[in-house]
Amino acid sequence: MLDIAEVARSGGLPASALRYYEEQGLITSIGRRGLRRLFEPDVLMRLSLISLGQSAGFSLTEIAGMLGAAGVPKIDREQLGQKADELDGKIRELTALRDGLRHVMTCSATSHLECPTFQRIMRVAVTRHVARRQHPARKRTGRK
Amino acid sequence: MLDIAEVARSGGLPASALRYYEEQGLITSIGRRGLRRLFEPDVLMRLSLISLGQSAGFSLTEIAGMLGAAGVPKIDREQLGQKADELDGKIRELTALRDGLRHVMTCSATSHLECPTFQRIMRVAVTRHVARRQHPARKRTGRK
DNA sequence: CTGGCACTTCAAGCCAACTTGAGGTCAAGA
DNA sequence: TCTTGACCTCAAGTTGGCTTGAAGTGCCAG
Repeated sequence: MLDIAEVARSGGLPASALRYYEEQGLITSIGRRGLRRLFEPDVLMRLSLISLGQSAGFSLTEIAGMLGAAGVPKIDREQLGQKADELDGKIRELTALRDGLRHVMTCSATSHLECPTFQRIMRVAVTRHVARRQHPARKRTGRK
Repeated sequence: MLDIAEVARSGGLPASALRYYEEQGLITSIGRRGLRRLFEPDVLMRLSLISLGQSAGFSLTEIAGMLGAAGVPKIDREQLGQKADELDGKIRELTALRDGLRHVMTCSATSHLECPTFQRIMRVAVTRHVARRQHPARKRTGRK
C-alpha cells in the first residue's frame, strides 16, 4: 500500500493530478489512512499506461474506456481493434512526417514546399491524414 | 488566389479556424477583396502540414516554429533533427501500445495487468516513455 | 496534549485551440 | 440603387486537463 505522496513521487506527477484521475475514474484508491488516500502498487502501472495513452493522443475519457472503468478489463474487443487500427494510421503518418523532417534537414532547396522529394514524402502522410479526417473513426471532441 | 470560403471548403476547416491561424502567424493572407481575405493556393499544403503536425502531438506554436514564421523555411536544422528523434521515440511507443492492444484482444487472461506477455510488451513502451518524461527534449507546455 | 505539517475538499483559475455572438461592412445581383 | 448575405472584428464562452488557494482535519513528534 502506497500513500499518495509515494505514488506521486514514483509516478512522477503531482498529487493534485492523482486526485483528479481518481475523480475521473482512471485510478482507484483502496482506502484511507486518516484522510490520506492509499493506493495499491498496481496503480503505478496504470499511471504509466495513462501517460502512454495520452502521448498517443487519446483523451482521458478514451483511456478510461480502454483500461476498463474500475480495473476490470471489461473492454470490448472490437473497439480495441479499432484503436489499434487508428494507431496504425497514426504511426504511418508520424513516420512520413519524420522522414519529411529528416529530408528537410539535408536537402537545401530554398523552399521545401517546392522540393519534389519533400512533396512526395508529404503527400503520403497528408493523403492518409485527410482520409482519416473525412471518416473519423469515432467521435472526436476537439478538432484533430 | 482563393478566398477564405474556398480555403475553408478545400481545407476542411471552418473560416474561424483560418482566421485564428492567421492571427497566430501560421498562415498568411496575401490581400483582401473588399473585407475578404485572399490566400495563395499554397496555403492548402500548409494547412495539411499543420493538421499533420497537430496529429503528431505538436502545439500550434511548435508547428509555427517548424514551418518557419512566414513561409520562409528559416528552420534550424539541429532543431529539426531533435523533432525527428522525438518522433522516432513516439513511433516506437505507439507501436508497442498498438501491439499491446492487439494482444489484449486475443489473450484471455482475466486481468491483462497480470498477463506476462502484456507486461513484456508494455514494459518496452513504458520505460521508453518514462525515460523521455525524465529528460524532456525541450520545454513542453502541457504535462505530457 | 499540543503543535505542525502534509494531507484533505471545494471552488476558482489557467492555457490552448477554437467557436459563438453581436454588431459592422461591402461587392454583387435584381 | 438598394438589398442581401457572406464576410469582417472583437469580446466572451467552451472543453480538457490540470493547478492554485483558502479553509479544514488528523497522525505523529515532542
